[in-house]
Amino acid sequence: MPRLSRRPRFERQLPQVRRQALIAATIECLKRYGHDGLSIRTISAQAGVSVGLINHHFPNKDELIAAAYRHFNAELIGGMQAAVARAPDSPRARMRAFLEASFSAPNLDADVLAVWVVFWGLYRHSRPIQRVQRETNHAYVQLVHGLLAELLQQEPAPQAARARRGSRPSPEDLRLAAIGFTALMDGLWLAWCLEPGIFRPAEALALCEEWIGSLSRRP
Amino acid sequence: MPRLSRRPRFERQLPQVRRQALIAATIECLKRYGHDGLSIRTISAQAGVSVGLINHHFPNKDELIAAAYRHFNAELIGGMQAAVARAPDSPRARMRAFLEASFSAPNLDADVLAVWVVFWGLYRHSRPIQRVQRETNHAYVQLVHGLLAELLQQEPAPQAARARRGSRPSPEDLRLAAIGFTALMDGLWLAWCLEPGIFRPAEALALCEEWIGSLSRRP
DNA sequence: TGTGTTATTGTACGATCGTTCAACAACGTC
DNA sequence: GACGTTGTTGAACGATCGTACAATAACACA
Repeated sequence: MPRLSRRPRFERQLPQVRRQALIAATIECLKRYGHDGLSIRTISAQAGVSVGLINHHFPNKDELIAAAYRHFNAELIGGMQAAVARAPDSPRARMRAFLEASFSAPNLDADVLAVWVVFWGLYRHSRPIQRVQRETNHAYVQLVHGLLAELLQQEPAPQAARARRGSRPSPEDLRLAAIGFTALMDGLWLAWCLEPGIFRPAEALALCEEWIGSLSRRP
Repeated sequence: MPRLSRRPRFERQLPQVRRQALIAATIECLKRYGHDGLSIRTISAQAGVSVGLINHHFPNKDELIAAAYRHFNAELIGGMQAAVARAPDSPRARMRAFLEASFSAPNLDADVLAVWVVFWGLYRHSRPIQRVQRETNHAYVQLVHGLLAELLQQEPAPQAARARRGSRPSPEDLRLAAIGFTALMDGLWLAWCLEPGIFRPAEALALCEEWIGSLSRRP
């Protein structure tokens, strides 16, 4: 029996294209329904495909979720690196660009936090998620550490502090500074996403810069 | 047909006792299996009771989870309040007791983080969880804010800073200080739970106290 | 010792889960 | 226009989910 309609019932896509669409649908479902959104039927409905297609492009559900986690991580880190690359070529400007990117859209978003939180909840019991985390986290740590290092080593510090001791912080100081700085940033980001009304993004940015400044003022 | 064994097949418990046992089993399952541990059968097995008992003591699964969340919150806040109450009666000692409680067992624990993360993941889509959060969070915020306020208002600040301006920070300064302080603390706690090898709890404590100290040194 | 209350059991039900797989059909190639 | 490749469909499977409910039995009390 011949088909009456001209319209094909579905469109074939290159595997690479379809995989990206499924990953995007997964993240969208996470934003909308949280952990409960991570079902094959919910995701395939969101992507507008049949239930069977996911297992054609991914070996199983866990690998799809891990791929979504990788994409999510890559987007974040890529955006940060791009923001820093666009900034004027001074340590201070680069750090400011990084902070501005951290405390503005698309990163500063309750939806984004909701997605992160579900991924974190899976981390302990999903090998694929652990693998992705191990592979992607390094670039972010490197970026933050580098920004902080160049800022603390090159910035013209207040004369008093500069005169009091050597101009370069010890590696030990730098390590603790990086730990405290990332903690403050992550904490502020988290707090804003949980309750956006409490403070303005600009205030978070100011707190971070002030903290960096206080590193040079230490007794 | 008479029973042959003397041992009763089960022990009746007061509803209040059984409810507590079910709540404890829920948290234990969360620690062991993450979000997947939140199934009626897993929890009832952990508690050593039949599947039907949960719905005798709780109207449904969501309410059991919310009760577990309430218990988890109350334990944390209660422990903090007790630690502060045990401390010598000086703002500095009270703050130190609070920080020591924050950065030691039982709070500083990857298991504890794993439980928190699952609860956070449920927050957006579970009314009962939202209700508990609204009811319990206030006490914690009050505690932190109070500790910081008495410390910044009463502590004998370095003479230089004290001489430069009035001794009491403005309410606006206090507000931002509390935001930054809790963010730093939460961020450090999070970072340690994720990768305990990176720094020692004492270093986190020192970073927090140093940050507080820097509040008095601001230009 | 008998009786009433109710905490507890365990089966059953319908829904939904992840995955499999045979059949179908879109589309590049000849 | 016929053919081959393969992206895609959708029914089916067994497992597990949360909940309901009638039957059971533990224990307090008369």
